[in-house]
Amino acid sequence: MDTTQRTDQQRSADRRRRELLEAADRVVLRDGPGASMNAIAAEAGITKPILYRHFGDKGGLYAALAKRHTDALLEALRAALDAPAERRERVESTLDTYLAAIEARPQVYRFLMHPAEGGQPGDPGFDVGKYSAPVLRRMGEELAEVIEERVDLGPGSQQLARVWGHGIVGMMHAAGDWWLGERPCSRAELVRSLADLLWGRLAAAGDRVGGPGF
Amino acid sequence: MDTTQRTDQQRSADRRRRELLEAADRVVLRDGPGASMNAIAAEAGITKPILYRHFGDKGGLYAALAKRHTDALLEALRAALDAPAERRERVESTLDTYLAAIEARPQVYRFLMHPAEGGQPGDPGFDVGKYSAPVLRRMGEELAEVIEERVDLGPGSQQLARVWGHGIVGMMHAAGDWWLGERPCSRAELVRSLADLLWGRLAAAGDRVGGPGF
DNA sequence: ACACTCCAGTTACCGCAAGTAACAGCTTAG
DNA sequence: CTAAGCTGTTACTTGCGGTAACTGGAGTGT
Repeated sequence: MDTTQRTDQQRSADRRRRELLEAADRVVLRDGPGASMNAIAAEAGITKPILYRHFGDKGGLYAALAKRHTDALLEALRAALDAPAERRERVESTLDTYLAAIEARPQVYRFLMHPAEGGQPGDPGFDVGKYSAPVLRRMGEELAEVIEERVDLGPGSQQLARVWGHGIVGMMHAAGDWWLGERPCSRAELVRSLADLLWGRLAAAGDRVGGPGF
Repeated sequence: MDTTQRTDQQRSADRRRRELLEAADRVVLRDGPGASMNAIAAEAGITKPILYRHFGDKGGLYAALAKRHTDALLEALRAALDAPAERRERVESTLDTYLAAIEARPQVYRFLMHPAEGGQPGDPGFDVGKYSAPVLRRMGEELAEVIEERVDLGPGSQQLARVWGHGIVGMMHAAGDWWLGERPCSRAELVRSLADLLWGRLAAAGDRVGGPGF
């Protein structure tokens, strides 16, 4: 008896929560990450305290929002990562998936990674520093697991895989961030360049001779 | 006439500026990056408006502070990068320099990269998103220059070097960040692992057979 | 039918930090 | 002696995050 009631209530609460998140999403994507709680509440057609009842504080709202997008991204990445293909191909397709995602929805990306970018001066925006790191961490751990699971690294493989997981994710992230800002080349070229880096082309390349200053 | 006067004034203004930056540094390192302008002013023995006269706004103060540390770090990295040694050795020593720096002064590091970490909830902290990216960008560009200058990459070398510069910096940064948080291994091991990654060990490793689920 | 309890929702407020205006003293030039 | 031009102050505004306390309506027990 109470259970069904509670379920009903919880259902409606969950629906509400989803609506609120979607409203927040819209506002954040429109106004940039500096969107105020008031603005988000207004977009949802309600007022601040309700947001606080649902999400505790601004961090909670942000975390929920970030989780949505992060989960979606991670799912896409997992698909590319787990494909039954040669390793280089998997690596390239994972890189490409990530870059395609940030290319397709740069607003979302900037919100997740560089939250305080669109606001007016003095606009603190979300305390995203606390949440953007977890996004990258999750990706790094995930990648580490896949590496450890599928690549034979000999002794100490677990630690090595984790280092590599986080390192590769960071490489992808930083290169993608730079690329998104400057667009110096096509996505495919970027993917190839990064894969080449991971494939040891740096080690294989020769020293340059007769450079300037020598 | 006016010039000498101006020079004098500018000199004293510069000294003042440096004092203020040092005070800000102390406060930020003590109270975390959520330090308020009031607190910084108090530490410097003055009041807010003076800070604003010198730095315009909080972002200006932060930028100046970040520049100090970034310049110092970049100088150290340049030394390692320009050393007359084998490439692998240079890479390892650069990685180690960076990691040693963030290990020695994690507060500074966290301030530069994850500013909103130490504050109370609701404490907006510096809008560091706007400044931490430039730090990494500068490192990436710098590294790209060195790569382009010293490594023979064939056609398209300039773009490739830039991709790699930003990618490697991102790898270093993300791995360092994770490592600083969890300390899963010694610095030397981390350096070795990352260098191994850059040296193509990922490509060279064999597929793992008989993993779980297969 | 009536009181009682929930609960979404509201208004009105607090605290606090960024940033600014207006004023006060000191030093120096004319 | 006065007029700039400093550095420094106090006291304020604005705007955000967050909360307390009230309001109105939907279901429920008697």
